[in-house]
Amino acid sequence: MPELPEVEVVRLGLQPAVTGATVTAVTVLDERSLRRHPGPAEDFVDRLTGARLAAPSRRGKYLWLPLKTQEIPPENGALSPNGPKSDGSPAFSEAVVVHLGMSGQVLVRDRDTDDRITRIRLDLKHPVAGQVRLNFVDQRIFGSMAIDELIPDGGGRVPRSVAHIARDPLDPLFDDREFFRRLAMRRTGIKRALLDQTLISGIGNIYADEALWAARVHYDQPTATLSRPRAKRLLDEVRSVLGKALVEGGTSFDWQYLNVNGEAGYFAHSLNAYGRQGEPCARCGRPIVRETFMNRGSHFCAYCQRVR
DNA sequence: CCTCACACCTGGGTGC
DNA sequence: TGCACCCAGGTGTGAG
Repeated sequence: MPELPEVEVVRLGLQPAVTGATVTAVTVLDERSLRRHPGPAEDFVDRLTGARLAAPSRRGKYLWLPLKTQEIPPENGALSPNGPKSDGSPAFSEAVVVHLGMSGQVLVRDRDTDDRITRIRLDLKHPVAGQVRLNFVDQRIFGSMAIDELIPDGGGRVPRSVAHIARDPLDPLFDDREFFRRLAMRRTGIKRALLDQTLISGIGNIYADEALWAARVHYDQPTATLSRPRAKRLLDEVRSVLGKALVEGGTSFDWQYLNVNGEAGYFAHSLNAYGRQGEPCARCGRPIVRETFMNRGSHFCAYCQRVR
């Protein structure tokens, strides 16, 4: 379900509860949610239990919590508590990578609180928040948790499994010109390109349809024929729709997208195309059409959005 | 290298 | 009630 705004809402919600917390217990209720973890469930549990968590990061729809394995406290008068471990490996060289897939949620709960369809449970002890529980809930199990190595990337560090993901358009280091250049090189339709996370990340089916509607671009407009001004306009609309959705707390149609506190976002009220088939276009009044494209729905105004 | 179809999954809603 | 069928916000993989 979740696209960039929803994942960012989760990241913001996790921040106060996990930053500086120590993992006291890990319970894997369904090993399929560890599909992307390189190793058995016991390995995931062992490496995570006792680890200390740093502030959550995100790229596109991927979220990760850097972790530092619990050190054996040195003799009295410890030196550099935040320095490298005694074996010389840097602190926070690994992270728990979370991807919500189509239906994942991370719920921050009081200790002992359970949720339906919880696949993985992390019990934490936070210096301020006290005992908290993170329930990773995922109906369809397209999401996952995994421990992965952090590798250098553009001045920062990202999990190895996330390195192929492009920066998202809200990232200050997103390179507009490079995006336009690569877009023009493609031999495909614009919606396919917007959904390609190695070209631009964070956009999914809802926000692709919304941005295309706002920019009056047909979903199958060949990228190579999209003029630079239209491409710029489209990127502006992508940023606009993602930004507005983030402020509104994301798009919630049902219980499947909720923030870490179990609350819904409000952006569903602001949708102009997605899920509005048969309803009038907010610009021209003609009905919004739904077509199957890439095994999913594409919603657009057949009058305002034409290939040209 | 690029592009695209497909597999991977569960459960909620709808219509008969 | 039961049941078949359709729908769902994503991504890695491998064929061409």
